[in-house]
Amino acid sequence: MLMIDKLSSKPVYEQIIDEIEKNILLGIYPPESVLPSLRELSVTLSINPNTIQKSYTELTRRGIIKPSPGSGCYVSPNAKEMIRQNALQKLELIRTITEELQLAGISKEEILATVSAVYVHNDK
Amino acid sequence: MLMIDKLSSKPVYEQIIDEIEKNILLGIYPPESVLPSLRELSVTLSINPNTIQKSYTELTRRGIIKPSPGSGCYVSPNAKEMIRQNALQKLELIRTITEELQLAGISKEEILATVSAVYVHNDK
DNA sequence: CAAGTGTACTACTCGATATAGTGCACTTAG
DNA sequence: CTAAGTGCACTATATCGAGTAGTACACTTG
Repeated sequence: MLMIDKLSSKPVYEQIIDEIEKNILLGIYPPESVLPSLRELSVTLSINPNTIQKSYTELTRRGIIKPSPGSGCYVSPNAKEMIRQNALQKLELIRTITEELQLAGISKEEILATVSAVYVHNDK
Repeated sequence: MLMIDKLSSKPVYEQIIDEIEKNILLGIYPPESVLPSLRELSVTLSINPNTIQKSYTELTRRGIIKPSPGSGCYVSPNAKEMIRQNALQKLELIRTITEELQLAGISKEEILATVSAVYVHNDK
């Protein structure tokens, strides 16, 4: 089940993308399996079909899912690898923020500790 | 001189904040010194006075500058420390992105390397 | 007093987000 | 073959934040 927070500042269509990617990575949506249809998700999430379609279009552009008009949308065989490729672009964001933090006088150790803490926390 | 890119996706008022903080940290705007007036910056940067005011209001909220109606805006004595305090909140953003990267299968080492590279690069 | 300062206020444009509704071509199950 | 379901395209509308534009007021300074 996808968790969507309509009150969040994060656009709904981005939340849907994140949730679907999450389910793919967790194996809930295995490769080659069929995703919920646009209209089905629209009903269960009480979200306009066009918003769902925007999410699916973006997931298609990223090579994570493959739509088959008349049949449904299917998880790409190499979906997990494509998700990883797209995530790597976020490293650029990390780099930008790090530059700002450095300029503001934040030590490298403080940032490294923050990053490490995330992995330590979820490694148990 | 403040560098503003009106074509950037980053809001102009945020760019102004960043540039002023940068100049304060670099000592170009020393503590207790007076900043360019709203109208002066408006003319030199060809930006609406309200946009400049929005930046100054935010800088005031952060305790980085102190406005003196009728006189001008002055750099706070402890401006650098206030900038550092506000920057620390960006660590939370680092943490959020790190969690997403972890979920996408990005190794901790890749992120740590990205962060370290920024500091190495500017240490020369 | 006059000029310059920060501040407050309203009105407008613009793009992104999201909703709403309709229609079309396709695939699939009966 | 038929009907249902599918992805997809299209237009229209509403909302919100960012930014622009202009005016006015109270204050400080020379």
